Amino acid sequence: MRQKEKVTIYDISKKLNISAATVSRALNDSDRVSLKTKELVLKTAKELNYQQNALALALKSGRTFNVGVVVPYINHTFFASVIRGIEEELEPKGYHVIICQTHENVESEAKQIKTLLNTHIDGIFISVSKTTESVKHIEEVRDEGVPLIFFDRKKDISGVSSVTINDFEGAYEATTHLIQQGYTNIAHIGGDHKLEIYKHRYDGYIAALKAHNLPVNDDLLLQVNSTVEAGIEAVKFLLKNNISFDAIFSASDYVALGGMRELRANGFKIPEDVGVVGFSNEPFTKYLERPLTTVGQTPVLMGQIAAQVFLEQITDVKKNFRVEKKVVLSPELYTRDTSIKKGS
Amino acid sequence: MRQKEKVTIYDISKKLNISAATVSRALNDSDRVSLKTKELVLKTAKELNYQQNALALALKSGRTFNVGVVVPYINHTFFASVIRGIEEELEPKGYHVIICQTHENVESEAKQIKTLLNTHIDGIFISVSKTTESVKHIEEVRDEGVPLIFFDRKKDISGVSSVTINDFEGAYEATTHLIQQGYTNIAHIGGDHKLEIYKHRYDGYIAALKAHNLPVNDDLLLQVNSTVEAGIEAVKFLLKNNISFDAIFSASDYVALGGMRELRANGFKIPEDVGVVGFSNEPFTKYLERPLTTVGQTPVLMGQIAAQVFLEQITDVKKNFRVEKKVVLSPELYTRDTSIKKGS
DNA sequence: TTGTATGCGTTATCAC
DNA sequence: GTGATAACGCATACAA
Repeated sequence: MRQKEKVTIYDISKKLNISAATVSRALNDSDRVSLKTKELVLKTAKELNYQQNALALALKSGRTFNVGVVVPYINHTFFASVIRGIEEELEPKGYHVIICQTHENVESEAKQIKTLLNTHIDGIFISVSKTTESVKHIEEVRDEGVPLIFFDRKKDISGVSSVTINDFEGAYEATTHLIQQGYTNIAHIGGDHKLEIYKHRYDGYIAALKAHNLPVNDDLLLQVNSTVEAGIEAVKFLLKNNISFDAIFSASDYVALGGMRELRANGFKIPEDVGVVGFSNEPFTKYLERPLTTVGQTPVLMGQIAAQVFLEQITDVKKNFRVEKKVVLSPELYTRDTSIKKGS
Repeated sequence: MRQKEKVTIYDISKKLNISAATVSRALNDSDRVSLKTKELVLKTAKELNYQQNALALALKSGRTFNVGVVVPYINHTFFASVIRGIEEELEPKGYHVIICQTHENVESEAKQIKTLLNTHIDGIFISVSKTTESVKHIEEVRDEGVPLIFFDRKKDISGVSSVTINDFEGAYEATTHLIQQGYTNIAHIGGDHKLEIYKHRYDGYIAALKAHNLPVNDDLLLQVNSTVEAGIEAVKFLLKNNISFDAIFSASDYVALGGMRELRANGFKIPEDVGVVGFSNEPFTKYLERPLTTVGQTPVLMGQIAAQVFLEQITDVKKNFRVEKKVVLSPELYTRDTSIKKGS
């Protein structure tokens, strides 16, 4: 039951009475080794069940074939799906994914990045936390020459690539859809504008209103956290203050869900009295008794593309130049029950 | 923008005109070094922004402070939450978590484990795939002396610890709850018995019926995959064959959801005509317009405990003995709307 | 208390 | 084509 002996290239070299260097060359398919010894080495390597020691290789080469992914929470479907996309793309290439969560906390984020750098990861994928304002800890990654890719929640740092979705477009489409369904008094319950994504969703909402000659009413603009409870509170607030509205475009599915609860509790019918559109296409949205219209972000695809950008980047680094690549994915509107005005 | 020079203990030793060995000792707080030089070393280490090279340490010590987690899918809430629990417990101790998903595929599982072992992880946490029958690849982990911990979906392998929930108890309680609500003709839509968890849930259901002197009707026993679609099909099957039932205990929330859809589509009222209980307490269950009664598995706690078992195990290994620890957590029944018979 | 030498497993740079 | 040797950065047995 004790540790099995690890077989090294020396074991092979001894058995074959050749040098370890030759074994190494044979294993790496160098052309400076005879076909005969190459075959011999490969054969005995298999016999002895030789496994290359990744650690020694990493120490020597500086590459670990590990990448780090830093997200606010790993058990949020969106982030878990992005990670899955990254993993699917990178695993066939021999990479491992190390995940870190920040709990929306900058200090934690900085610490995670530091230890990741110390572990000599080959690259970092990050979706910044809500509280991240200073980006010193992120710039350090770039300055150390470690490939860095933002996804979804990015910061503007020169020389860093990113993969995001077009939040403006998503919001614009969602709002336009509500307008086309006949809703004219649309509230927007968004998130903190410190995060670009929420700012862009807000902008898209405003642009859609203006494009359709609808007035912008400040009373209909709220910024809340992305939780069911916040959604309940937001609608309570609107109702309490007698602010009239016939639709809600929410920047979060959770908020939309909470909002719908509160609306129903107050006798409003959805979508007859109030239309509702969320954002993210969280899995639960389509399972609701009255499925929620929402904007999908193709998170798995986002992860896959982020991984591809990373792979391009490491070959670029070898060529000694750095490109800043900004990929913007198109969101997709899932039109479901909560926004279809009957008879329209 | 190029790679920053990494500072090593040699840089410190040169600057201080002492040997690298002394620096190493000072950094490791050895008592075989004078307080004066210790302070000096620590000071210059900070000045030079010295970072220990984890790779070299790993090569030397054999410990990487990385652990692997192998799950069927990382973007399933249950598994993501377990991972989060593991991560929360291990991160403060300096460990990193490497995640791998098998997509319910044994071959993939074997491959993932193999590469994990090759990366010299310090331990492996695993929830086996649905298709895992032979456990050779898992026994190899144990045989290599790498700490191994099963969680949720385990296999019986001697010398391996596990953290699971008491599925029998969860199913027993769920079924008993339905009986107490007045349902007497309870169908059980379960999963493949190759996975212990589904077998145990089945056993718990049967035991509850017998304990309350209710007959076991084979027509009411189905085994399906854990998807919404499978739930729809299952109920369709029951209805088509005129098999009467007044409640469903499902081993999966997804199946329960699909089942409810189909029931409503056929004019059945829930919970008046048919009571429904699911399993897992997936996040969406409580957001449904009519929240679903379900059995919660405390996944975060499961992860935390698995991590604790791991930590115990590595200290045990040092002491040169191995304990097999089986932790069984108690599930929790979340009684919600779908199983409360009106007026009872 | 400190320094020297060696090894962890590999690969790259020399020689031959 | 092949072999000897150094180096990656660290920790430790042994000397001093």
